[in-house]
Amino acid sequence: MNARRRPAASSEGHERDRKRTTGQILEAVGRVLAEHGFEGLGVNAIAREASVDKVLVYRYFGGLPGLLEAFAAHGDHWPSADEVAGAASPDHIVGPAELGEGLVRFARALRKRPETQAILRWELHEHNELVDALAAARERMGLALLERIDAPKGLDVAAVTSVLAAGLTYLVLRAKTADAYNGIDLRSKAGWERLEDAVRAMVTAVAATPAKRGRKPRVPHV
Amino acid sequence: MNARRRPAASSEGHERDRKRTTGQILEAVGRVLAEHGFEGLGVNAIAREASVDKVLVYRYFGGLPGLLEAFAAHGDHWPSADEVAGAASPDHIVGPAELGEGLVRFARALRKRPETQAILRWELHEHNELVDALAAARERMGLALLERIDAPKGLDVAAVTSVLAAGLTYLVLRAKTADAYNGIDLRSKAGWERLEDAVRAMVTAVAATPAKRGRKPRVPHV
DNA sequence: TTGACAAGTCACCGATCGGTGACAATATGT
DNA sequence: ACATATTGTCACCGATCGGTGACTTGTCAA
Repeated sequence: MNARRRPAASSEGHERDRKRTTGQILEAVGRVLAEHGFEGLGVNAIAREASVDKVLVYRYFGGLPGLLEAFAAHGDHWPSADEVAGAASPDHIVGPAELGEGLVRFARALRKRPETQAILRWELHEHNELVDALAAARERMGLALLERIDAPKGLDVAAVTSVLAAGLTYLVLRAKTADAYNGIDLRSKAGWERLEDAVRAMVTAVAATPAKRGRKPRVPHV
Repeated sequence: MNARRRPAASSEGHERDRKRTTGQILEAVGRVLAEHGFEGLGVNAIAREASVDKVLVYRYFGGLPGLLEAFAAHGDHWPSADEVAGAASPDHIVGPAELGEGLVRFARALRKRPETQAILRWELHEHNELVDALAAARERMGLALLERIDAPKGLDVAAVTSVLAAGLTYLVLRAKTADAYNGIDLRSKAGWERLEDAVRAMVTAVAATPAKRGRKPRVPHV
């Protein structure tokens, strides 16, 4: 047991300002998430990124779960309803064309949010309260948007929208680690325009085609 | 520096059989991957799962990368071309109906392969030689299947197929950690039948609809 | 002025990770 | 029978992780 002093150095930028420090920590969470994903999301890494001692994370947020809870409650982690709805007024019932554009806007918004992408990847791996809360909020928003869609009867709009939104989500996530998918360039504007056109084509085609009602799968289940 | 003996115990099941041991290790990789994902994929965990000393991993495979390479070369980690092509003969050019059924078969095959799902999740996070090799093999197979599709001209089959396959992939991966997506039950047979019907409907509709050629996006890029 | 409390710094703990060197026990060829 | 290489076991290393206790210093009210 020997020396243990020298906290020192108030000459450097480290002022004592709790608000500022907590803000730095919260921002650091987003940065670590975007750069290293959830696997790198530890107290040490966050504190290092925030240029702050890790003990402050425990003092101010009570630990990593509390910090992430605050992070979730704090930020803008999902394309807003307005962002995907576009110019359509909140009460307007939209048709197939607007649905296609909404999906396109959704994909574009998602492509701009690396933090949100990290959260989505996280959701594919783990099952904890934080991730579930974020997913539940999203689920509610998706359902609210779905109700505004004017569906040709006999068409399962929820299923169609889900497959397309899921596809766009997957391709956005995949673009980080892959150049192409099925020969489509995920890094170029041209590649994304092909995908967007495909989505538009499918939405308008399926809305225009008289629904052949057949609920039974054509291939027997195993 | 003191005692260090007692390797002992040849009375237990531990026979000295290299083939058997390497086989145990390779199987353990798949089990760890399926149960704990790639994050839990370490030498310690694999050796523990295989009931084998970890030093054997270094001796027989030269370390974790070598082991994973052997694992990739060894197993059946992807739905085979025949499995997604179904009854269609290898040289047969398929139309829209068979394309829809192929996608459905693809989703069903993927749902049965937790190891493959773990690899796909892994691909969304990391970028290393092993994962790239697996992805490249898949990409080649996907392109080969794509070439067998008879496309109405003006329709971007690759883009349509990509969005749908990506959507099914995402929903399969999501089913592990979520109960529902946009209100669709990802754990029930009924939910998946809805999704399969949606895919079939989109494929047939988009193939039947006269293609309106418009390559420019309807919403200006930002 | 002074004393209490919050803000910030540092050292250390136990657990686990990937990786290695030293050892014992068996099988095999001569 | 004996030497040798292979199979398997164990102890240990350094690094990093989450987490905590002990410390100093600034701030502000009494």
